[in-house]
Amino acid sequence: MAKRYWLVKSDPATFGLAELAASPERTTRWDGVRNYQARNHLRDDMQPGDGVLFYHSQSDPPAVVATAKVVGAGYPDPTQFDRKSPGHEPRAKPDQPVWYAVDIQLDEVLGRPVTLSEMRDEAGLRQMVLLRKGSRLSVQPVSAAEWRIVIALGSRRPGAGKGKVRAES
DNA sequence: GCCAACGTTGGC
DNA sequence: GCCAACGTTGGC
Repeated sequence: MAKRYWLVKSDPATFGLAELAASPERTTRWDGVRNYQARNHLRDDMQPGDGVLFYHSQSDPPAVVATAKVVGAGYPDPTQFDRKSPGHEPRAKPDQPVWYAVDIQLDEVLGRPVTLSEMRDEAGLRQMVLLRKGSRLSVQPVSAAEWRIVIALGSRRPGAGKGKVRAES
């Protein structure tokens, strides 16, 4: 299957880029997701090697701050079986899990954060799930074209111009 | 099956 | 802190 791209939201007050970077092997289990649409992506769609935009929500400013990669297929989220976890799921049985997780590994910290408002200004990102009104999906697909644009914006030096990425002399 | 009420997300 | 939008729950 072709490589796919994703965006995951994280609240840096809980677990952000700093925590991801400090994780063993810069890898963490992306668990605690309790939304069926996001669950389906975790369980059915995300594959090792897929690219992940790591987004800080509820932050000032909200922004994509890094890339990561999926390092394994989805598997049952163990926190659903833990009675003491806020993610505990009474309906789940070990052989009938409800929620899923994937492991992701930090790839590269962007040269600079790509902010939400900046993405809104980019014509090529107009269809991005993140930018849709009322979008709350915490694990969402990103097209290859959207990925390229965000990466290009994030690798540019600050103040290198507005609008389209262009060659410099 | 409908829909009001509720809890949560997340930008501002 | 506010509030719009969303997803889920539960009464009927």
